[in-house]
Amino acid sequence: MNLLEELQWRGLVQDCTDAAELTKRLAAGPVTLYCGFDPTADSLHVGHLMGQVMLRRFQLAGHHPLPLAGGATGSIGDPSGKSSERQLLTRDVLEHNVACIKQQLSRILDFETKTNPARLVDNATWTAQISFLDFLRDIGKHFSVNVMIAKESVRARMEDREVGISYTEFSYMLLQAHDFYHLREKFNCELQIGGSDQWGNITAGTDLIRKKLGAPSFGLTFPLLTKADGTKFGKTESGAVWLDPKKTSPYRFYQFFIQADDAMVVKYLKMLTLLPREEIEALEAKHTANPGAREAHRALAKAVTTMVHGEHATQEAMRASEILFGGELAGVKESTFNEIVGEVPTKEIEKAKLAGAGFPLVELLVHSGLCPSKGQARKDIEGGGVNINNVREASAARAVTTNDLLFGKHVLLRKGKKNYVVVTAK
RNA sequence: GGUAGGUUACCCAAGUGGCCAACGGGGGCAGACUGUAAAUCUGCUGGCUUACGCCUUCGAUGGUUCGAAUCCAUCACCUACCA
Repeated sequence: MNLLEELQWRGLVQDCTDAAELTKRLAAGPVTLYCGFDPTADSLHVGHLMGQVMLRRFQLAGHHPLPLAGGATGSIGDPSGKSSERQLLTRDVLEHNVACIKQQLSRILDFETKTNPARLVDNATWTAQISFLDFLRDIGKHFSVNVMIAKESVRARMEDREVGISYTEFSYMLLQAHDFYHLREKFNCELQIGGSDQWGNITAGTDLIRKKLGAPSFGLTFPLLTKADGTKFGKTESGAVWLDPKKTSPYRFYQFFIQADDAMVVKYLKMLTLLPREEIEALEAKHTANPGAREAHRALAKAVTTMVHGEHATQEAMRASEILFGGELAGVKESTFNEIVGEVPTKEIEKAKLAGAGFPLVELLVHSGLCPSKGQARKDIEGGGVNINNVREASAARAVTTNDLLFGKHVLLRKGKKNYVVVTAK
C-alpha cells in the first residue's frame, strides 16, 4: 500500500490536483511539502492537528515536511469558511501568537533526524519586505479577478450582501499562492496540503507556479473533521480544545476524546492517530462487538494525548480519569486523590470561609466555575445535578464546611456526569 | 432619492396597550435509561432572592399613557419594489 492509498483508506483525501501524477511523483523519491498554520490565536487547537499529523505521515514515509507559521497571512485573515469579515489582530497580539504556535509546531514532527528533518518556516520572513508595487507587478499580474471571485471562499462572501468582503481579505489567496511559489522556488517544495476549505488557496498556488515557473506542483486537501451531527469538531461547551496545556489541561484533552461519539471513534482513529492499519482494524472489530467497553475510545484518547502532551502527562490524565470514573471515591487514599488535583480543574478557597457554618454551596459552585450564576447553581442542585465528593446534594441551602473536606484539604464538586472541580482549602 | 416592510433573549421566530422575563422551534445545561456513546423521554434555559417579590431586557433616543416589546416622533441599520 503506497502512501496515497493509505491516506485514502484513512479518509484523509478530499481532493487532489492530480492523484495519478502525485502517486508517481511520491514513488519517485522524497518530496518536500508544506502545510500552513495561521496564528489566529495564541494556541493551535485539535482542528489543526490533522495538518500536523498529515505532515508527520509524509515525514515517516521519507518526505520533507515544512510546517509554516503564517506570520504574514495571519495578519490579513483568511476569508475561507468565514461568513464575515474578521477583526485584524494587533501587531503585538500577532507576534505573541506566532511565537506560541511556532512552539507547538515544533512538536509531533521530527526536527532532529538526519535524513529528512522538518523545517519550520514563517511566511513573514519573505513577505514582509516585498513592496506593494513589486507584489502587484510580479504576483498580482498573474491573477484574474474573474477567476478569483469564482472561488467559493470569495463568492460566498460576495453573495452575502450584508457582510461583503474587504479588499484585504480578498487578497489573501494571493499571499498564500505566493508562499507556495516562494517555497517551490527556494525549497523545491512541490506539494501543499491543507483542509478542504483551503482548496481555492492551494490551487491559486499551483496555478501561479505553473505560470511563473512552468513547473508542476501538487495540492492535496483532507476533509475537515466534524462531529457526528455535522457540527465543527473541537468545540465543546467551554470552547475550543486547545493544544496548549495551560488552556486545555491534558486531562481535559484526554477526556475530550474519551467522550467522542461511538459513530466517530474509528474515523478519528484513522484520521488523527499514527496507529497502523491492523491495529485500527482490530480496535474497530472490538468496538463493533462491544461498544460499551469503549476500548477504541481509550486507544484514541491515549494515542492523541500522547502525541500532543507526551507520555508522562497522558499517564496522569489516564490515572485521573480512572479515579474519577472508576467507581467509589470512598476508599481512595490521599496519595491517589492527590493525583487528580491539578489534573482536574482546581480552585482554591480560604479555609477560614469553611469554618463554622461554612460557605454556601451555591456560591462555591459559582466560585469553582461549574455554574455561571447562583440562580443556575440553585437550579442545578434542585435538578439533582450536583454532587459533593461524589454524593448527590439535593439541598440548595447546603453549606460546605470543614467537615466536607477530604484529607482536611479538598472538596470534590461535580456537576452533571462528568464536570469535576477540586476545591482546595488553604 | 421615493414607497412599503422590518430590527425581540445564544440562533430562528411569535407577540401589536395591562394576564410579558415575553408562545414555539433549534441549541445549551441537568435528570431518567445506558457505557463518561447515540437515540428517546422529562425538567430548566436574563439577574438577585428561602420566599412574597425586586431589578435589567424586545435597534437607539425622546414622548403619549395610571401602565409600552406593543402607540407617536426623531435617528441608525436591514429588506423589497420603484427611480
